[in-house]
Order: sequence, then C-alpha cells, then structure tokens
Amino acid sequence: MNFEAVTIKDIARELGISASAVSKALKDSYEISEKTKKAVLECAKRLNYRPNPMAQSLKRGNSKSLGIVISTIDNNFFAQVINGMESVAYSKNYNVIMTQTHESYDLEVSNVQHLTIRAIDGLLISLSNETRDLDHLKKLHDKGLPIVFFDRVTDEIETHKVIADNFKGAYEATNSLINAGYRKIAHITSSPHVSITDDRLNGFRLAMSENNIPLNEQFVKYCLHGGRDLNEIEKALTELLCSPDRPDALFTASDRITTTTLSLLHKMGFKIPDDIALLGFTNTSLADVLNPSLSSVYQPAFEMGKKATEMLIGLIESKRPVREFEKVALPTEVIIRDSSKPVLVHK
Amino acid sequence: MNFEAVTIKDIARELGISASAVSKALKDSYEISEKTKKAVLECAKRLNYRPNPMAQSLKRGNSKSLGIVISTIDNNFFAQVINGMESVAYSKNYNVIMTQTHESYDLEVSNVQHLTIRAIDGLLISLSNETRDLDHLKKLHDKGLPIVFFDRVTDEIETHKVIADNFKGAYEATNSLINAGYRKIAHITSSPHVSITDDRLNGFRLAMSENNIPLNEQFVKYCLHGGRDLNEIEKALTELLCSPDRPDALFTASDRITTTTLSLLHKMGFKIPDDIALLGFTNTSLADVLNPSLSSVYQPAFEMGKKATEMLIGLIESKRPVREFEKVALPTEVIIRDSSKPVLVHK
DNA sequence: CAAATTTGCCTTACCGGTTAATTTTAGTAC
DNA sequence: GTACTAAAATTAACCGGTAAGGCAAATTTG
Repeated sequence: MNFEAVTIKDIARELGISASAVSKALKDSYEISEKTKKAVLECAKRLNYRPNPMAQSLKRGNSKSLGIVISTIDNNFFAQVINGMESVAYSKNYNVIMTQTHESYDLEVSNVQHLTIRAIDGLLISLSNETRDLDHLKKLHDKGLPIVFFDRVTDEIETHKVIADNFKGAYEATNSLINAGYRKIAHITSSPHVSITDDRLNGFRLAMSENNIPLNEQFVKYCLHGGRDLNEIEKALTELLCSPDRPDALFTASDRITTTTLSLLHKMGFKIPDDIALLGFTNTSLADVLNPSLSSVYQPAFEMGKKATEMLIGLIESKRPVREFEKVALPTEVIIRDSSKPVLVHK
Repeated sequence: MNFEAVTIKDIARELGISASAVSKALKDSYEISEKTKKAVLECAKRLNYRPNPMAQSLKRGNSKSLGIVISTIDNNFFAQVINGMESVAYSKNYNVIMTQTHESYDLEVSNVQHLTIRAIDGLLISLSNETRDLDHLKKLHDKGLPIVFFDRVTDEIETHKVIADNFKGAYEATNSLINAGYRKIAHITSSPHVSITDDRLNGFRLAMSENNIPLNEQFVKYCLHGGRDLNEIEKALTELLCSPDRPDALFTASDRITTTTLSLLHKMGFKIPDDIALLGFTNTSLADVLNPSLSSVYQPAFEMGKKATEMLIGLIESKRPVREFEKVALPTEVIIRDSSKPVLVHK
C-alpha cells in the first residue's frame, strides 16, 4: 500500500552521477558545474522529485511542524485562533498539528506528550481549565522546547505570551452594564486560578468598585470545566436566578459559557434583557442575529493566532538563545446590542 | 535551539551493549535474553527514552499522519467533522495535519501538494467549491495514496466516500416547508457541479414536483464561492426579494449560506417567517436561540469525521489492495423551529 | 613544462532506528 | 577434548538526504 516516491538516487542513476552531486546541484552549490545543475534540475522536474521531509528532518534535527493544544475546536474563538495560526505557519512552511484537551488536565499532559513524541519544533498552548500543575510543560521548556502561550497563560514559565486584554474587556463590559442602569450584576466565569478568569474577574471588580456598587460575592460563579458541561452552567444559573434577590444582569466570561447561558435562559423562560440582561465574551458571528442580539466582548482571535505563531517561529529560528520575552495584550472590543439595552428604555 | 533527545545509542552506551540489541529488546524480540530486556526497559524508562518518529518513519516508509483538506475551520460543520477525525486518528496513533482551501481551487491544489510533500499516509478531503478538475488528486490516487472523500465528493475517483444524506435532507426539508403552507420556495445553494449542490437541489426538486408545485428556475440561486463572500449571497437575496413575485420561503444549502442569509435578512429588514420563512443546512448549536429560532437540516458532522477517518485508516493499514469501495450516507435530521412556522399560525 | 591552484565530482560518514546476516558464547553430547 | 547446536549478541546495511573531505582532471602560474 505504499506510494513510492522519486528519490535523489533515481536522479543520480538516471544521469550517471552520484547522489551527493544531485543533492548539491539541487541546492545550487558552487561545487557543481552549471551544466550538471541544469541537467539535475531538468530531471528533477521531469520525474517530479520531492525531497523526503522525514529524511531531511532526521538529518537536520527539526520537523517543521508546530504543535497546538487547545480545549476544543468546536468553538468560534479557538477556530478563529487556529485559522490565524495556520495562515502564518503555512506561509513559513510549517505545518500545524492540533490536539484538544476538552478542558482535562490528563488529556493536556498526554497530548503534550504525544506531540513531543511526534517531534514538533515548538508548542502553542492555551492551558486547560483543570491545569494547576505545570511540570509537564516546565520539563519540556527546560529541555529547550520553544513554547508560546496564548489565551490562557501562566506566570510560572518565562516565554512569550499573547492574550486578549481581558482585564480591560471585562472592565469596559461591566461599565457598559452599569451605564445601562444595571446594578445587580452577576459574573459567571471559568475555573479559578486560570489566567483569563482572574483578569476578567479583576476587571469586573474594578468597574463595580469604581462605581461604588457593592459586589455580592454570591454573584460570582465558577465553572470548573469552563462550561464544557452544561450542568455546571445550569447549576450556576439556578443558584443565581431562583433566589429572592436575583441579579438583573449577567456578565459571562467565555464563548462557551456565554452561548450556553443564552440557551439556558431561553429554556428557563427568562426574557432578555427584561428579566435579566446578558453580556459576555464570545466570538460568534451570529451575535447580531441571536434572540435578542447579544452584547459581547469580542477578542481578536485570528490576530492572536497569528501573533502567537509569529513569536513561536521567531523563537524556533532564532540563532541565539532568547532571554527577553514579551507578553502581548491585544485589544478587545465591547459591542453593545439588545441583550443589555439600557434599563430606562425597556422598563 | 534544539532540544536534544535520548536515543537508542545512549541506552546502549549506558548498558554496554549494542544499539541493535536495545532496539530488539524494546520490541520484545525472542533473540534477546530476559535479563537484557529487563535492563533495557528499566534504562529506557529511567532516561525517558522516546523513539524518534522521523527515524522510524524514514525506515518504515510511513509517517503516521493524515492530511485533512477542508474549506475553512471557522464553520460549525467542519469544526465538528475535524473533531470527529481527530478523535479517531488520535486513538489509532495518527496525527492530523489540517489545511484550508477557503473555497479556492488553486489553494486546494497547493495544499494537497504541500501535504503530500510532507509525507502523509492518507488524505481526507472535502472538495472546494471551485474545483472542477481533479487531476491533482487522480495522480496521487493512481500513485497509491489512500484518499477518502467526505462531504463534497466526486464520482471521478473510485474510493471510499462519506456524505450526509443530502438528498433526503433536502427532500424532507422542502416537504416540511410545503406542509407548513409555503409554495413559493427559493433555494440558495453553492456552486453547481459540486456533489452536495446537486444532491440537495435534486431533493428540493423532487419534493416540489411530487407536490405539483411548479418550480420557478429564477428561484434557484448559486453562490460560486459557497457563501464565503457575503456579496454573492447579498446579490442572490436582492434578486430574489426585490421583485414583485418574491418567494415566501428560502431553503439554504450550507452552513455559511444559512447563517449569512439570516444576518442579511435581518439587515434588510425582513421579518422571519412573516415576510419570508427560512430553513437551511447548518450545524450551529445556536439554532434554538437565534432570532427567530432557526429551522435547520442538521448533519452528523462528528460521525462523518469519525467514519471517514476509520475508512481511511482501514485503507492505509490494509494488507491487500482494496478493490471494493463504500459510499456511506449518514442520516440528516430536519428540525423545525420558528423560522419556518406554519403559514396558518402566523398569517 | 612542472608546480600550484581551481574546478567538478565522488566517497564516506552521519542522522536514529530496524533487521538480515553473521559471529560469539554457552550448553550438551559423545 | 572435539563436535554440534541453540541462544544471545554483534555487525552491517538500509531508509533518503546532507555535507565534510578527498581526489582526479583542467586550468593557471612561475
């Protein structure tokens, strides 16, 4: 069942020269005469010769591929990030190998393992919601594997990082809810101890305190699996909404949580924004046509993917060890739609 | 900048035996004594030895990776397909390398080229909307590269294929519109000469003719780029809706076309379903919470990815050449929501 | 015209792992 | 002690491409 390829030896045999002459001719080496070069090039084209990448990798000690670890691809944000990564990688002649953690620490460890076994030249990773221990990554980083973190990052490993400006996005989103007249604002977020959770929560807290609105700590709900399973969001919503003093607005902290919350609110029969307003992080292009149109914090996902990949390839191809690392925060965009209409207008 | 690994030679040196003894011990060969095997295994574990996949690939002549060609990953349908592919590939120790055509024939050719240069063991492909000429794939197929088509397939190459039951999905969807009281049904679809376009159009036509509803040929609109660019859908909609005898329902043929049509109808100020009903192929999990909730034909995307990958790995690992090929059609599901409510109820 | 240099190509070793062919070692039989 | 055999390990070749080093022929130089 294999699909035999033309090798450098076939060309050598055809022209009656040695394999190394062919190799050198193909690299336009000064050691080879113009006549021979021309003959080799012609023959290579005629036989449709392609160098075997595995032989090259083995010899050179690199693989020209990048590993990507994300939670799941079926999510607008990550799909757009990968889109950006692929565009850069492809243009620089790398390919990408993607794996999903589904927010599980164990899967993250085994995926990272799997990827490094497969010989990647560098790693692009957004940590799973469950991940607390970073040993699996520290070991690789210490051994010299270039790593760039994006989205969910960590301070424990010194390398390049690309995030959205989560703090500012959350701060502005919360302010917009406050300006629209909402006061009892609840926040549904992912697992604590994840970078994006902290940043977004801090932005939320600052906006609240700057406006002198006391924050009911019961109004901050964590979803340990990042909203991967519906039940945890359902539980958070039930706790928030089936109480006498329920919030008048929800600020949700991730793509999955936001869209699932919208679905559940529908199912539970809440009118948005009359019964409760909703504003959340999401990258769905359908925000405009949701019922109601959904106010959202949009992250420049494609750019994040591009930037992270450019940084990683920079690390990989750097001649000298890199000592200075960047942490880039890309601007988010808060877009107000009907799901957080001003209170005065509709009440 | 490289990240040196433990090799079989390190183990050999450590134990004072030859490299080949180590290799054989690791494969539990009968030629090696139990004592040596135990020592090798212990040492391999201690040094955290991992065989170099490129060396193995070079020797064995395979790469344990599968190429995937899709139009774009930022699309619920394809994201779910890839999800399914990844799950199977990963469990069978393959990795997947994904590329996007963005519906361009040229990109399809260059991506396929790029993938085969990278030495894949097999190819999973959904043809681009632009693709008419299949020479680039025929050549590879003739050379023995295992290929499985999914979603957008072709009759010109004999191999396994996995599709959704597009004909039946379209037939049932159209029938449901007819049963709901709509008569002037328009169909917005992708490029002609693409398998899914034909199948869906035929299902549409059959339902119409079985119900003795004459089909206005002006009511079938093709989008040559599969809805990748907004303008072509906008043009189709304008032509359909800005005419005295305009349709009372739209049946849209793909994920992108359906969601974009919904957005545009909103923007143009049409009330759905009062002014015009909408039902289309889409895999978005947000169908329920769109405005209005969107009637849809759902495709088992995850299963499609799984099935296609199982078939491909079957081809790759088959000892004897495969002569009998399957074309599997997975059932679609038509889900009626508010965007195609019965006419009597709301008019 | 011989010596020195350049040109152009070949031989060889290597990357890391696999495996056929072969040699060494240990054990048994006579 | 010799002959024979089975067991255990080694050597060598290979996968395809790369690159250092070597060598013969052609060209330049004194």
